Amino acid sequence: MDRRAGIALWRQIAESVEADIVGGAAPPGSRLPTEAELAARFGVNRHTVRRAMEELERRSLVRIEQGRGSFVTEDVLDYQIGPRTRFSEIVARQNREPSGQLLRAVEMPADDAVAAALGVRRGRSVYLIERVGMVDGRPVAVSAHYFPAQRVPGLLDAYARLGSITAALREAGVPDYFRKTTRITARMPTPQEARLLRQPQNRPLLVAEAVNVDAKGAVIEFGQARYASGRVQLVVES
Amino acid sequence: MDRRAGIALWRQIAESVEADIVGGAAPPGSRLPTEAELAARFGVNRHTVRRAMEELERRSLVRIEQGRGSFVTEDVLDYQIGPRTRFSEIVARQNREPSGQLLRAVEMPADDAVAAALGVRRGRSVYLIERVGMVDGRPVAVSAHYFPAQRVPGLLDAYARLGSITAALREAGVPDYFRKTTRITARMPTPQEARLLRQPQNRPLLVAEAVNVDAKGAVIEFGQARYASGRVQLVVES
DNA sequence: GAGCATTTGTGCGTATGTATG
DNA sequence: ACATACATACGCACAAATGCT
Repeated sequence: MDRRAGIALWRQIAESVEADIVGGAAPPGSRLPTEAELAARFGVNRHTVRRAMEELERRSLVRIEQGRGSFVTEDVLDYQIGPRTRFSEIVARQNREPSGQLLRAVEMPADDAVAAALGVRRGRSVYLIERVGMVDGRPVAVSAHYFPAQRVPGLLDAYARLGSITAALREAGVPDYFRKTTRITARMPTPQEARLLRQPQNRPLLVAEAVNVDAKGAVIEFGQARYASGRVQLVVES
Repeated sequence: MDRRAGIALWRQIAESVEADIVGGAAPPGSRLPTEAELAARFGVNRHTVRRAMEELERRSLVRIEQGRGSFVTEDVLDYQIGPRTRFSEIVARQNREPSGQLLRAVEMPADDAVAAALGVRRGRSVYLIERVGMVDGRPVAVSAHYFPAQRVPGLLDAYARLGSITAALREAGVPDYFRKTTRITARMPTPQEARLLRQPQNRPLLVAEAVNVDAKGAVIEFGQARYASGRVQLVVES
């Protein structure tokens, strides 16, 4: 550290850590040394290191988690929302590897919210598929998908065989479907959601509720996706 | 409370509180009695009251805040994102009263992120307008708007006089503009943001970054809006 | 900043009612 | 009649967030 360079020490430290990150010495997702370690290495007070880390966090190069440490920011997935929003297509388009893990697939009566979204009466039978969406093996979303059972008979069996909602819908008589509206909110995760997404409980979720319709405009699916906010960015082109 | 009605106590309590809400005795935004008070009034344990309140929160009838109390949910603003996204128009269309409060309007050099979004070189002069957007007198968003100074001369003066970005842009030679892309993320608020939005620090923000272009497709504005997540819902129609 | 009161959040142990086999 | 499982309800203690002095 050069104390007479006319450049504040914290800037020099920030540049040094940034060099480690862009140079690849500190890969995305990895943990950086603790603030105390950095302070010792650079021969400065921990306050000075903190000033540098704050700058890096402001520029989204690192993510600081109280009690855990500082981590190099991972690449964020651009999740484009449009008429033909398909998880696997969106992920594949960015040269990443989509996968999924089924949580449950059941038949159940519709509660108020689901009934309103699907346009059926409360208590009518709906299929629910819950899954975790993953990119390159890392979980990025927990999603619940509701379908009017009457409209897509045998969907659950088809899904169990095919492992894809789009393919299962095709077998159940829905060759294609389109996203009509998406409503986006944010909230804190439940302990279960945090566990499934392997993220700390104090980081928020992006919640996107979508209504999908078939070619004739009939509602075919109501989906609720919860994204780990640091790993996904919803993109709207208009 | 009827302990032999065959209906769980917590359900009876939830129904009672719900009646107060839909009946108007507890208006939107008002604080409900503390859990201890309700437990005493109904002659049950606080856990039982909590079970009832959890149900009401799950149904979005109330919002529970640690250390503060429980509050009747206010109406959420549907904020529609499309090519012509204008704060005041969106609010007015829902029969609500838009207003705003200027935080600062300054000229400054572009940092990396702003320069990249506006498509200018780092360090070029940009105008920054920061404001709080309000609906019916309640803050719902803090937004920062960046403009390439060269492209919209005199914008700050015009904004100071007119109090509207759309009107100020018109005077500065941009008769109309359109939103090209929006990127949506979520994060926790800084203490300052929480204060400006008058929301607790443990509730997340919805962050929408937008690029606006003029009729010829040239980038005219880069906007970053931070919405109080409980008061706004972003809506995408496709 | 420290200290304090208020309020919600969490965990654990226990008891009871209800439905099922 | 009995065993089991599950949801309901209670009691107590402490953690965590907020707001105030």
